[in-house]
Amino acid sequence: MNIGEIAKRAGVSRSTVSYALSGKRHVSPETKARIQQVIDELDYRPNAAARALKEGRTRTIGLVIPPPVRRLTYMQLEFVASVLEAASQADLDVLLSPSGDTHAPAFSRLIDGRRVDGVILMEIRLQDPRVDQLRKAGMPFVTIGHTAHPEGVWWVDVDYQGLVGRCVKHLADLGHRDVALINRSAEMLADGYGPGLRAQQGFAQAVAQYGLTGFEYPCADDAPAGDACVERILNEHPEVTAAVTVNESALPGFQRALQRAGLRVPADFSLIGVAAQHWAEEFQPPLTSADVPAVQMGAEAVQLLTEYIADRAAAPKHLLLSPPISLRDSVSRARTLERD
Amino acid sequence: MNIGEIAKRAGVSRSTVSYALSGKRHVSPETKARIQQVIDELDYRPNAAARALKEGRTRTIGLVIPPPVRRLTYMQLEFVASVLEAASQADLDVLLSPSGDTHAPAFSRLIDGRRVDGVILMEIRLQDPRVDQLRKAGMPFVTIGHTAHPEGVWWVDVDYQGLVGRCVKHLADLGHRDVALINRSAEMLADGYGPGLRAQQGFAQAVAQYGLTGFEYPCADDAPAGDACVERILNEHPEVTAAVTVNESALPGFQRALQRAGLRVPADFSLIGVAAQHWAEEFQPPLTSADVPAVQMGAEAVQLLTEYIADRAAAPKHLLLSPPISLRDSVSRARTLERD
DNA sequence: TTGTACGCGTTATCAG
DNA sequence: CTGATAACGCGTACAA
Repeated sequence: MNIGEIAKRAGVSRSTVSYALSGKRHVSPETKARIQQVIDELDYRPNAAARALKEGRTRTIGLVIPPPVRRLTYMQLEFVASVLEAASQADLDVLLSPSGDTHAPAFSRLIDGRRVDGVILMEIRLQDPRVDQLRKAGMPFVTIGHTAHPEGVWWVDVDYQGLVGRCVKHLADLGHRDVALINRSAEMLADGYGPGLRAQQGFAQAVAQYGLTGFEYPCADDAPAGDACVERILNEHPEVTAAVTVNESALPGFQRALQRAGLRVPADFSLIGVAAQHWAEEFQPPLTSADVPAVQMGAEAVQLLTEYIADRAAAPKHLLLSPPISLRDSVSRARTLERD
Repeated sequence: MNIGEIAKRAGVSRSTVSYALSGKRHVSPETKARIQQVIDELDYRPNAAARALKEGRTRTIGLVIPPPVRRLTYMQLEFVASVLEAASQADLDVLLSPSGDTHAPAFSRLIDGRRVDGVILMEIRLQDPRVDQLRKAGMPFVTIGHTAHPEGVWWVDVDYQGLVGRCVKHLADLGHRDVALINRSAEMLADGYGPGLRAQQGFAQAVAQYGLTGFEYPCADDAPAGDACVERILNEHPEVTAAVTVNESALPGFQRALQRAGLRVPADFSLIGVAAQHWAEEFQPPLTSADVPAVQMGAEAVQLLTEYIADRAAAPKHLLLSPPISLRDSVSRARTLERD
């Protein structure tokens, strides 16, 4: 079912059909109606490939997600969902592409084959070769997270450094002196994963600023790792009375380990962090946390990318989100009595 | 960077470049090498739209996921991941499209705009309008789950009916007399969601066959619902000693509710079900369950779709998977003593 | 309102 | 047997 067929049946030329659809030139109401009727009858829709070829754009954006997908955190899943939602609203399709060494061909297809008009890149590293590849290919892109040199790049990020700092401050205000940071995995940190490294910095700075003693614990993104991590903290530093976590996927594990150790939250141990609202509310007791606005981030990323695609010469825009800390029930004053 | 540019720089014609790349005709090694050199230099890749237009296929498949995406179960997430993986291996791209009323335009674009060569449809209903739309458009598709009339349709599914039956049998063998089925949500069942309805049937049949008393409980896909559901079971039917669950997302809630009620698994209450391996192993104690082979399903779905696309006249194939029940630690003999 | 050139890769056909 | 020419797929937009 192509435009020629529609034109023939409506008794007009192909260009008239095209104009009737796009509205870029006036077409008499009668012919327009006749055309529309034929179109409805045959369920005609312009061939995406032909249109893309002519217009030079695909009306599709690429979303590059971290591998392996099945370890996507809830936050990331929410983000993917909101990108899908926002793209759909803007009549854009989304080509989902896993990143990673084994998927390099897929990434190159996306970029060099011009299958998409722009790309949203998740889980960026401080040094990221994909950024260079995208730049070189002249493909518009927005990164989630920012590289070590974010100038000239469009990005959206969460201010992990500031948020972790505020979490530490909150604990300090409540009298905690020995606190732990439960970070993302050691591998990710070694790999130059921004949020992890910035959480590290924010923690170190705040601990120093408020005169606390801080211990950092990297932790893999799953419940068993969270369990083991809390176990280690309690063993190695029993003086720790509170922890800041940026690892939402490990939360169920914390719960188990604390429970097993007979520690109640928050009476015996306070927990605060950065997490998707869902996880924070699911935790028992509900977790005091800065709720990462994943849904907003997805929408903003699509918005930024759309702007960039529309005007490639536009000045890069950034967005550093710093959601407020929602006070729930997982933090209390330190057990000062027991320490005197 | 188009093929003409490459041809010019290599001093040959466009067709020679094309033949050198596709290998559909012999090209002398020297010219081939020269062409390859220019290509490498400029990172040339054929424009996907032009190729799609000419070849009549996009080398892209559509994956239609259930909305809202953020409620994707772990099983579904695993499935998406494996589709991505399998497609990537077959040099296919994946266009992710949310289904649902608000996303109808996106679905139509996919189908009528011929943006994809074929579609994988997740979370199919017994009566599903999308299946009709795909059929009418002549678009190859594979469904995950099967409709009430699955003849002539390509599909991959898990034998929920048989699996639930086997779970019940296992409980019956261990002396349980009063058992519950924790199903998916009432809305999904009302909507004609196949797995839920087939679980229902399998449960009813098996309960009758083994002379047990069965109670069915629909339950939304999240932890709080699971918590509430167990609460209800214990209240309304304290005689129940075991439950079969097909609702993995509610598992964490079961755990909480059972714990709160002071019931230990499996000593006081047995739990068995159908779930992703990940959830089964994460449960405490590890859940005896039929592990849904989501990864295999994704690979099979892509394989089937590829076959279908390659030969549209081929006889439809189906795959009804029936994974074995993995014995873990959540089931024990019924507490017969207390009942006498 | 219509005719037509264009975007770009593929392949049938023709020339060497 | 190698290389070049040209038509084609389909929607868009300029010129007529």
